[in-house]
Order: sequence, then structure tokens, then C-alpha cells
Amino acid sequence: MKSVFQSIQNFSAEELNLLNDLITFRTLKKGELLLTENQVCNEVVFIKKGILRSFFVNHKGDEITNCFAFENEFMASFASFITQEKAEENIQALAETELQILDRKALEKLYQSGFNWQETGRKLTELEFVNLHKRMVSFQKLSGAQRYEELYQNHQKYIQLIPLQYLASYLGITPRHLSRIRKAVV
Amino acid sequence: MKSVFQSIQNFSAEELNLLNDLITFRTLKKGELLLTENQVCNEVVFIKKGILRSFFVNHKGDEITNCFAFENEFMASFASFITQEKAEENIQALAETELQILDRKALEKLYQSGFNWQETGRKLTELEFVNLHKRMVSFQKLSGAQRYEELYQNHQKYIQLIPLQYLASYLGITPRHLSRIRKAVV
DNA sequence: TCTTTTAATAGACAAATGTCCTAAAAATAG
DNA sequence: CTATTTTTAGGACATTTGTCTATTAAAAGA
Repeated sequence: MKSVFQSIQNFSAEELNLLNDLITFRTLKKGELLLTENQVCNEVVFIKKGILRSFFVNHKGDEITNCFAFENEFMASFASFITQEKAEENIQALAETELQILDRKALEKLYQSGFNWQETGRKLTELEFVNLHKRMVSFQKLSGAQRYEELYQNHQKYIQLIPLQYLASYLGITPRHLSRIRKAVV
Repeated sequence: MKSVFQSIQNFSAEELNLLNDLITFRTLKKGELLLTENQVCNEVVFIKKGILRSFFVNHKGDEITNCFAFENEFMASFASFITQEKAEENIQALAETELQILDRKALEKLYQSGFNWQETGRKLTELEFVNLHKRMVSFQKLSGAQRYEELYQNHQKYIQLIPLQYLASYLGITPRHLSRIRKAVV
């Protein structure tokens, strides 16, 4: 986690020590839930090892995967974390996963400790925004087949590591349709 | 614009004076473009009066509306503003529009002038993220008809003020399909 | 106001995508 | 290693949504 912050800004040893003191740790077994819908999300996690997926359940009871996070990436129900309203998402480990955790209090302490943390927080939020925007654009501009094609070309990791049933809802299509698309591509 | 910032944080008279000095003004005629795709977006605008829409063009040449902004809301190609890469969107006035503008330099000056502006910037970015997230969820969870229904129930303003052809692509459907949906609802 | 342009509606048909179901393949547990 | 469960692939058919087009309604310009 430290190295991500340092890639944004040069922090002093003192600032990094404060961070170190605030981080806690946790491991998840495959399939285990980190967050359940209707809980308020009170922590942001950073993945040292493993994969997480976030999903919600639609009116028919189908699980719809909202996003994945891999090693060296952050994950949370950011919407719930920010608004302090109940999360709509569940967050689940897709493999044995090791986490570093910053809870709300810890992050608030960091933010209040100085300008640099505020600035880094803003910049990371901006980057999260840009990522989400790209995903939104892909839903408006592309068909399911084109979104799969894009993953296939630029994010092999997804195709190798994620069960297709999860990938399907992530792409906004049914598993049946993803199977058709894959047949056409290969 | 001032009042939006003040709703986030109590700024001193001095801080607000700095803001005042940095704001510039512009008016747009109906149909006029504020930003064209392939330009880098270098300003964030605040709408005093009027409506803006942001749209991009897909591979078939169709205009796809990405978002709208109304009075007392901000607008920009935030992705381009943040990354300083070329925008994929065009921003256009849907009516006679009056703007307050903060350009990149001005915003940077604000941010560097103190902790409070950094914090407010972070919080506003967080709110933009949450809005975008809601829109993303609506695309994953709901059908086009359900998205229209949601607008109809909770955002009459969109249905009253926005030409249906723009609303259609904003909802991720064709005008033909929107017409069918409206017939079913009424 | 009259004329011209643009926007909205809707029919007929086509294409894309979903539902339901079964069989094979792969992963997991004992 | 075997049995059981889960995942993936794909056939048959249904539904949704898009395309193309024409007509009417509304808006803009002269």
C-alpha cells in the first residue's frame, strides 16, 4: 500500500510511520465475504495477494458482478464508504487473499494529519473516478461482444483468472451469450 | 459556485476572495460547443443558467449522450481534465447558458493555497464518484425501461427539458425503443 | 405568419440476446 | 482416486431491442 501512496507523492519517513501504525491485516479464504450488502462499508482494503470481486443481487436474485480487484489494488464499497449509507454490494474473495486494511478512523486520521495526505487522497479518488468513467463509456459505446474483445486484447488476466459466469455479468451479458461470443472469437 | 463550496466547508472571507479572483465567465448560445473531442479539457464550468450535455460519437457515427448538467451543477470532461489526455466527449449547450469557469491553473492555485481547498476538492470528487457509480449500477442492474421509469419517477426535469433523442442514448437505448417504452408507461 | 427543418411516433421486419434445458468438462471434497 | 458438485458449452425457442422507413407533430427561421 505504501508504494502506491509514494507513487503519488514523496512522503517523509514520519508520514509513512504514521501510515504503518494505522494499517491492520486480514486474510480471507476462497469464497469468504469481506462485506455484505446492507452493512456500511467502514474500511478500504489493499490486496497483497489474491482476488476480490464485488457483486450485487438484482430483482430476480441473480448475482451481478460489479468489479474485480487484483494484487496491489484497492477495494471497498467506495459509495458506501463515502456516503456512510448501507452498501448495495457484497465483496467476496475469489481465492485465498491477504489484505492490508485502513478503516475509516485510520483514514480520517491520515487526512487530518496534513496537506499531503489530503492531496494524495484527492488524486487517488480522481484516478478511481477515471477508471469508473472508462467502464461507463464502455457500456454506452460498446456491445457485450466488444467489451469481451477489449478484455481479451488488453486484460488477459481477467479471462485467465475469473470464472466465466462472473465475467458474463461483469460484461453485462448472460453466460449463455458469453459462450456464443467466445465461440465466435476463437 | 461559491455556495457549493461553502456547503462542504466553512471558508474564510480571504479564501473566498481568492476564489472570486480566479473565476471567469462565459455564455453559450443554444447548440454551441464548449469542448470538442480530441481537445484536452482545461476547465471546469459551473452552470448559473442553462443546460449542458456531454456526448461522444460511436463507431457508427451516432452521438451518444454521456451526461447532462443543469443549473448549479459542475460540468467538464473530468477524465480529460484529470489525466490531461484528449477528451472523448463533446460538451454542448442545450439552451442559452451562463457559466462560471475555473481553469486548470486557477484550480491548481486554489488547491495549493491550503488544506481546506484540498479537502473540499477531495470531497467533491468523492461525490462525483458516487454519482457515477449510481449510474453504472443502473446500467448493470436495470433494463432500459427501468432506467426510464426511474427518471420518470425521480427526475422529471430530465423528461421535461431534454429532447427524447438525447435521452434515449443517455439511457442506452434507441429512440425507437424509447418510444415503445413511453407508450407502455403512459 | 408561412415555410422549412427537425423531432417524435410507430409499422414491419431483422438481429441480438435471453430463457430453459441437457450434456460434457472441470473442480472440489471425501 | 473416486464421487459429487460446480462450471461451461451449446441446442431450441422466445423475447427484446434495433434497423429502416413513412407519417405526423413540433420547432425554428425567414
